[in-house]
Amino acid sequence: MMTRFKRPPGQRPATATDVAKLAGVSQSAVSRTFTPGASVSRVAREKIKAAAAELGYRPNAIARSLITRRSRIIGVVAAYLQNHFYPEVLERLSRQLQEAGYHIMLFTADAQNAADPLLEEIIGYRIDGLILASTTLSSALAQQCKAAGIPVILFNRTTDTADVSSVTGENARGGAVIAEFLAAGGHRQMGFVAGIENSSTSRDRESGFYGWLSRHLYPTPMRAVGNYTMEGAAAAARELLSRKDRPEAIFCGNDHMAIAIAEVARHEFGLRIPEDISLVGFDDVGPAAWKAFDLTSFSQPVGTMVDLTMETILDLVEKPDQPPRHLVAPGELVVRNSARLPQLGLTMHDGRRVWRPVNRIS
Amino acid sequence: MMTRFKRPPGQRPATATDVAKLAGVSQSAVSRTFTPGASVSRVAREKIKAAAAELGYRPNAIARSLITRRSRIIGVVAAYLQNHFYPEVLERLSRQLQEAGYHIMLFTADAQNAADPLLEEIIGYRIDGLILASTTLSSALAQQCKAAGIPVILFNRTTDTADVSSVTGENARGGAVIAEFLAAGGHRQMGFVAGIENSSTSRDRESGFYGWLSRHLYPTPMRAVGNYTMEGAAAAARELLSRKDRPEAIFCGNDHMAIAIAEVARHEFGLRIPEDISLVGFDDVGPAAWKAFDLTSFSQPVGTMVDLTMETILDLVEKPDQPPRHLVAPGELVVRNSARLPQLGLTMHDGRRVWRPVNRIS
DNA sequence: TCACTGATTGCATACGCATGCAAAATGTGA
DNA sequence: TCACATTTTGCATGCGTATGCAATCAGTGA
Repeated sequence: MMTRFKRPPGQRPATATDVAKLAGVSQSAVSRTFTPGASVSRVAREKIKAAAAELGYRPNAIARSLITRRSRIIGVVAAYLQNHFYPEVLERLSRQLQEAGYHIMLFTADAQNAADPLLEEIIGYRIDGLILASTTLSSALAQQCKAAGIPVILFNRTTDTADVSSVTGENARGGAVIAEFLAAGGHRQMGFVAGIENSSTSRDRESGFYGWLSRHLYPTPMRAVGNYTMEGAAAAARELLSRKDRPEAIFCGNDHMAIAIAEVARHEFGLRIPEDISLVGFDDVGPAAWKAFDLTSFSQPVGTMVDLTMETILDLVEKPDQPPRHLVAPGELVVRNSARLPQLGLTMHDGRRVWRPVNRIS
Repeated sequence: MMTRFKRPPGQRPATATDVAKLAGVSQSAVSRTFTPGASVSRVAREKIKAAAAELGYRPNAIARSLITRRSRIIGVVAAYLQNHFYPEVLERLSRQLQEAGYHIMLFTADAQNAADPLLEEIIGYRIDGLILASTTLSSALAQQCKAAGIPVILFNRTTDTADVSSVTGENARGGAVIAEFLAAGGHRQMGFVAGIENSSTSRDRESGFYGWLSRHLYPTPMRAVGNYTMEGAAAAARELLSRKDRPEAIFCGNDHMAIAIAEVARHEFGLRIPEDISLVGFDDVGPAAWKAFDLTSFSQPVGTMVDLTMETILDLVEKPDQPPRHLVAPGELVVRNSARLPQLGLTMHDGRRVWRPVNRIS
């Protein structure tokens, strides 16, 4: 049998027991001192705090969460941080989670890396919740978490089965508004650069776009796939722009690709934007506002999306057995100068020029 | 005294004991099955794996790390993800840490938010190591971690006291090379936009730049502070460019600021780059290569820096009592077209056009 | 002063797993 | 076949903390 010795001077961080010994109290008293709302007398608390300070004691969150069954860790899965949308999301999520007393276990997934097996590990940490902000993860994973009793929320994506909560932008409506905007700008032959083809965002944006165009008897857009990467988008742009009947306007599946497409259009094809070709993006990320691009883009309100996500996930952590929510954060078409302007429908909103369909009663 | 009941059917995740009961073995056997290299017979292992699968069992990493005293979590502190440098770093770090079997606890610090108190919490998780990639954190924190026995490494910054390991780029040399490059391009009156003034990167870049210029009897550069933000840099640019004797060339403390400065120069002052003004950045982040900016920039090799960081931190985790290392990843001046080209010294290297001082024996 | 109430405190235990040790099972050679 | 070496197994314990319970303490009013 092993006997408990006085802790050797060096190495190991002080424990509650060490502090208790030094302060001449029980370990429970120490624990209560560091548990808000627990019952400790003022004098004891002072003594203990002093002893803790002397030993550099910090409660061991690992041990704590073993008992409380709360790790206060939220898993966040992000992918492809090159796309500025995600750093913006990550930064906001991080700040708000920190403010709410949670910590982030970050997990980045890239397209090639099979993400699921690694993610299983993170589940081993008994995280309190999981935010999936990656388009490339299997839906199976979300199910698995649900089965493991871990609250999950999909950020900027959905699954076919609607039983996992999600927060998205107005992908389908955005696509439709963009179609209408380009049409109002006088374009007939459109182009579309898809993102990752089996991602819900890309599919929804595409179907909104195509839907409006086909309902209004516009020619079917020319289509290429950019996979949400710059390289992919550049290739897609080359494909579309080198055609003799190249499109007059291109709806780029997101701003990240729009930038690459603008680069190719300008510097490889010598096209002026918007005189020779109109470009519209999606997300309204920071760089879209740079004068170098001045991108017209349907916004995804990162702030709102993150707020909704936080609210939902924290609620789910408290009360796990809830029906899934499917929240949609409203966006709008932020009009800059990468696409020809329509005559009607431009208004100012929150200091930004936006466009709203005019032929509807609103 | 509380008795151990059969676990209620719902809710709680299965434990090793549950699996053991189902498989008809001891809890230790289950533990060994999930511990690589432990002694379990093939038949037992099979039975246990089957039972585990049936119950959806995953070892509880929290409980495990309580015993092993290894959390397999590395804390990463990043700040200001707007600057593309950090997402690139984060993505690489994340991938490599994942491959090495570690998990990332992410912590983002913004300038205004006092980071230290929150970071203390993350120390409570008994993380195995900490990577500080934020310029705005107190040096005290690094010391504190060292005291707590947590290996720390500073990424892209150093402290005055050299007792904490660090990985940086060639800040001082880069500044000097940029000075020499601009001089070779025929410029005399330079400008400098500083980053965060008390950050080591900004200070080192500045002193390298100023040092070379003063040694070679060039006029003292005009100086403004951009705080490493776009807004700050835009304001700094306005300050410098609206002077009657505005500088012929500006060394922008990093690419992130250089982009903002280019925007202001072009769209607010109608200047052509590099005909009317030369701009040089630092970091060589992705957007620097975009044709819209085509930025000449001294590179910080993210890949190498991350490799060195990984190597160091993992080593430190294994053997904590080591003298601190101060690693410097070599960069080079990647020449594009945002600054006037010198006559001599341009060479190709790894498919990039670079510039090296010519008047030295190399 | 005493009985009684409420606030503090310590004891003992459990959280889920890893691991040293000894017992049991299996394998090996003669 | 048996004695011995080797592997496999279970037992018991501890990691550092939270918490129910009972015991103790301080505080109140008469």
